[in-house]
Amino acid sequence: MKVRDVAEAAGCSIGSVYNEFGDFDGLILTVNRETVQALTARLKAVPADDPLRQLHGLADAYLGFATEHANLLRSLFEHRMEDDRPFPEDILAMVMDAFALMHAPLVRLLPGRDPDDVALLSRMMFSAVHGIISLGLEERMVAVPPEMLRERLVQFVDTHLAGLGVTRGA
Amino acid sequence: MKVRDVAEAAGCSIGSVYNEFGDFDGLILTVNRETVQALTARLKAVPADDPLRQLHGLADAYLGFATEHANLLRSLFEHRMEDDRPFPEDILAMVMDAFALMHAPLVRLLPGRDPDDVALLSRMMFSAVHGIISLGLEERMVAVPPEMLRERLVQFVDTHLAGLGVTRGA
DNA sequence: CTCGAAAATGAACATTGTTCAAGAAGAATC
DNA sequence: GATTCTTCTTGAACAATGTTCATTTTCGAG
Repeated sequence: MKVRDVAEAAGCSIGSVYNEFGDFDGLILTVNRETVQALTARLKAVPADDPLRQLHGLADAYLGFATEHANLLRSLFEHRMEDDRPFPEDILAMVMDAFALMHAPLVRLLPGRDPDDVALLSRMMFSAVHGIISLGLEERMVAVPPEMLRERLVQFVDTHLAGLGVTRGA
Repeated sequence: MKVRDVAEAAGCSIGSVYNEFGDFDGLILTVNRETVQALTARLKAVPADDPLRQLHGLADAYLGFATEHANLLRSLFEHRMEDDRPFPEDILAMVMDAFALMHAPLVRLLPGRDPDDVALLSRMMFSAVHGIISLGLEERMVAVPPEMLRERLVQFVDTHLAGLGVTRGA
């Protein structure tokens, strides 16, 4: 993305882009905000009736979004702020909202466990799924091939839940 | 990294940097090659006696390397080639060599399984561990806090192996 | 010492984020 | 409607950085 391209696409001058977004970071962050909102909307559309099916659905929805908007997700996760400025709080809050959707079903599946432990577990599972998907879609390095990602994500979630003592269909 | 900084650090002219590395991509890729080699050396130092302990050791070694050289690993995994040129084969081969170190113990732990299945499983576990570590060290988004990464990685490997039917100590 | 090939040089160029003085547009007052 | 003040918009100019290439330097062969 280039400032000049944005200006031309918007039919205004370069300076107006700066008036609107402040600087390049502001431009990127605006895009990232929309990305989080679009992702959240997609995750919210996953049925929440059965926690296990919900987890599968969330992983699949995340995969779908990552497949269709690979560059947007990369921008969201890989962009570093200029001059070591802190990452905007409001985006962090939005991401946490989206993440709550993935946390909830795990809480239901692990009722006996310490809540702090479940919180860390869900963070870990999200990071793991994110890693599997993002590396897989890169199609380089040691990744799961994209055409197998979908079925393998189901397997991953099932295997990990089994390791946590959740028996299928329970 | 800037071409001018490299030239100054090497005590030569800008043009000489181009004579040596071709272009900016060539410069980055040279660094990435050294990164893979350093990582491989570190992973090879992990004892291979017990497969379970080896897996834990490999995850821990990866975490250590990622902690000490976060920027190098990011360059290796996030750098995109200019003009959609293909990723260099020799780096891919070096990464595969490093990956073989992680694949081997999984094969020993899952002797009955289909080799293709184990190959995909190990790719998935690597991608998962990579995701947990890279997001965790970013310290933003939904990540496992860095100070907990070490113990949580042990838990992750154990949990996933348990889900695969590997009983501890067997 | 001379010549030619090879290597090194850095000025100049292209791209891109950024600034800001000048101008245009609009709002407020008379 | 005219004047003045405020706000917004503009794009030329600047800074940083990757890239090129004619020129210069180096250096070995004859």
